[in-house]
Amino acid sequence: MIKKISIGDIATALNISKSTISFIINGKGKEKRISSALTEKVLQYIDENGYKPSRLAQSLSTGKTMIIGLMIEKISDYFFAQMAYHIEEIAYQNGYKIFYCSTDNDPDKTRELIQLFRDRNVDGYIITPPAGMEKEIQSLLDEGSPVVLFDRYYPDIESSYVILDNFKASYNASKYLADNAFAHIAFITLDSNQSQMEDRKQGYAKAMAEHGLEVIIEKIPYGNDPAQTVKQLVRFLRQNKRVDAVYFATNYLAFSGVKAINQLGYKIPGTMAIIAFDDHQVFDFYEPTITAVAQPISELAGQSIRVLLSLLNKPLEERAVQKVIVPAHFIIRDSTARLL
Amino acid sequence: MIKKISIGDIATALNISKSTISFIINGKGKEKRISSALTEKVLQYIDENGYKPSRLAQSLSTGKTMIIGLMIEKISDYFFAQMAYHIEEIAYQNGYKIFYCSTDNDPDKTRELIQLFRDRNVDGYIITPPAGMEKEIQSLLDEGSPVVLFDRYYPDIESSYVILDNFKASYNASKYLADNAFAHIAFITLDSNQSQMEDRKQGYAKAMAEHGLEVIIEKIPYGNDPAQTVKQLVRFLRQNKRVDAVYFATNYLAFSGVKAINQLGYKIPGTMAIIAFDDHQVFDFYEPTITAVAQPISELAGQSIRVLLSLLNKPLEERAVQKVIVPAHFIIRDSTARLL
DNA sequence: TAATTAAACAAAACCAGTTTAGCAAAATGA
DNA sequence: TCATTTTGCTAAACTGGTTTTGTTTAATTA
Repeated sequence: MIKKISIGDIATALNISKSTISFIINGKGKEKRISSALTEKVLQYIDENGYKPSRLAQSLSTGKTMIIGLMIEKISDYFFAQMAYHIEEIAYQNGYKIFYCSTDNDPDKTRELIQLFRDRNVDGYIITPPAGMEKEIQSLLDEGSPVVLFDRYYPDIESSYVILDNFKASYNASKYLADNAFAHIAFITLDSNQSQMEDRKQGYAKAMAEHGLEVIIEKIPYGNDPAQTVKQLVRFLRQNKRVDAVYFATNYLAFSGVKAINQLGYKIPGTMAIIAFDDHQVFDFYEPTITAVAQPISELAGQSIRVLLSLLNKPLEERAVQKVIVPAHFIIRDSTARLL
Repeated sequence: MIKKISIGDIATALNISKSTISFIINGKGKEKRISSALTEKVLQYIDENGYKPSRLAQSLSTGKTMIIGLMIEKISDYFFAQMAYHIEEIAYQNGYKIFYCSTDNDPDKTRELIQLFRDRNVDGYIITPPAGMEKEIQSLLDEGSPVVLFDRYYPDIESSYVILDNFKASYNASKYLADNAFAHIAFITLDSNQSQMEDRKQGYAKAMAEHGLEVIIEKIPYGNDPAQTVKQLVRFLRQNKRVDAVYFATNYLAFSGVKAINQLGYKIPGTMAIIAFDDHQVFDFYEPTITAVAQPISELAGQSIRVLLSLLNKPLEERAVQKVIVPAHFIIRDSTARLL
C-alpha cells in the first residue's frame, strides 16, 4: 500500500514552497515568473515520482468537482441507456465524470436526488424532469448551476433544453398514415401530461383534423405492467373494430400493442398498420419490420452534453439559455405497407 | 445565490469551536463528553439554518468519498443497463453515489478508466473486466481497494466476484436440445477468450459429448456489425445444411441469427430450433417466442453491490474474498418446440 | 548613487471538514 | 486540604490543494 505523494511532499523534497509547484503544474510558470530552471526541475521530479494532484483537494479549494449529474427517467430503458453511453463518452473526453441516477419519473424521488447531487457539488446537471419539478429546477438555476433539460422541458422556465421536435415528428407520422388512405387511425399514449407526450398528441390531432379523420385516443396508465397493457389494448381493439391503423406513442406501448394485435389474430400489415414512436433495435428485426419515428439518440445526447459543457465553460454572466430542437427521422418499414 | 453555511460559521455564531460541532454531528457527543445542553443547542441551530457538511471536505479529511466506480462493458447494452439500474438503487440506499463508465471491452481504455477512478478516490469498484486486465486488478487489490468482479473473473486472481453459472446453464440448455432429439446442434459464439464465453462453450461441449453429438462451433469476430454477422451466419448455415438447432452464446448473436434464418426461408420452429443465452424482453414478444437462458439480472446486480458494500464496511484485515456463483433460469418458449 | 522596478520565489490564508492533544474548572479521593 | 480524576470543551494540526500577499535580491532608471 504505497501512499500517494502530495504537493507538500514535493515541496519538502525540493525545498521549495507549495505555491511554486502549484503554479508550475497549472501552467502559470511564466505568468508567475518562475525560472525555467526550477520549472524543469519540478516537472522532472513529478515525472519521476508519478505525482498526481488530488482531485478532492482541488475541488475543495476551487469549488469545481468536474462532475456532471445525469438524472434520467430510467437507466435501464433502451433510449436512456443509449443516451448515457453517448453522454459518458463526450463528458470523459472533457475531463468530466458522471453521477447518474434514475428518477423513475417520481417527483419525490427526484427532489431527493437533486438535493443529493447538490450536496455532492456537481458542476452541472442534465435532467429529464418528471412533471411538476418547476420549482426545483428554477432553484438550481437561481443558484447559478448550469442545467440542461432533456427529452422534455417546462415552457414557463427559462432554462436550456434539448428535445426532439415531437410535434412535427408526430404530425408527419400521423399524416403518413392518413396519406396512405388509412381511415381510422388510433393513437395509443400514456396517461401523462409531460410535454413530449402532449406534443405527440397534438401532432397526431392536427394531422387527423387536416384530413378530416376521427380522433381516437386510448390512454394507458403510466407504469402499467406489460400484461395489463396488452389486456387493455385487446379490449380497446375489440371495441373499435373500425380501426385500421394504430400509432403508438412509445416503443414499449408498441410491444404490448403487437402482442394484443397478434392475440386478436389480426395481420400486420393487412388488417392493421402500426407505427411506433421511438425506434428500437428490435423493430428492424421483427417480422414484419416496424415503421417508427426514430429519435436520433446520439445527436440528442451529443447536443445535451455539448450545451452543458458550453455553459460550464462560461462565467455565469455570459451563459445564454440554449434551446435545441432536433428533428426526428421517420423510418418506413413493412408494418405500414398497403397490401393490395 | 445563497452561499452555504460551513461548520466554521456555526462555530462563530454560537461562539464554540468547530471540533465540538463536528463531534456532535457525528454522534460522538457522549463519548467526547459534550453536555446535552450544548448538543441540543447545536442541533437546533443546524436544523434551523439548514446546515449540511461538505462531502468534499469530509472526503478530504477522512479519505472516504462514498463513491463506487462501476465499470461495465457498455452501459447501452440491455444487460448492463439493467445491472446499472439495480446497483444504483442499492448503492443510493446506502449513501453511495456511482461513477459509471463503459470499457467497450478495450484493455487500453479500461486501464485509463481504472486510473481515472483511482485518481478520483472511489471507495470501491465493480468491474466487468476485459481479458488481460489481471495486473491492473491485482494492483487495485494490493492497494487495499475493495473490488468485485462481475460477469467474468480471473481464475488466477484472488478477488471477489459475482458470476452466473455459465457452464451449468450452458450445459443444461445444450442438453435440452439433445434430449429433444435435435441431432446437429450448432453453437454460435464470439471470438473471445473471456471466462464466461469459455464456460458457455465448455457446457455445450460436455452436453454434446455425453450425447455423442458432433460439436459444431462458429465464431463471430467480437465487435462485428450486425449486418456482417448476418452474412456470416447465412454462409455458415448454407454450408451446414444438417444443422437443425442453433444455440447462440449471446442475445444479440441470436438477433442476427434469426435474421439469417429468416433470409434462408427456414422456419422457427420446424426447420430450425433456436436458443439464446441471455434473455431479452423481445424474446417473449417475438413470434415465435424464443427459448432463452435467462440471467437473473436483479439478483446478480444485488449480489454484486452487496458483496462490495460488505467489503466497504469492513476494515482491510477482515475482508474475505467472496465468490458468488448464481444459477441461471432456463426459459422454454416456442422456438424449441418439436413440431409433429 | 539613491530610488524604482522587476524577477523569483516564499509565506500564509483559504477551502471545510476530522482528529489528536491539551487545558481549565469541577468533582472526587486520601 | 491537597493531589488526582473527571468533565466539558478548545486549540491546533491535518487532509492537499489554490490563490493572494510578502519578501528578498538584482537590475534599471533618474
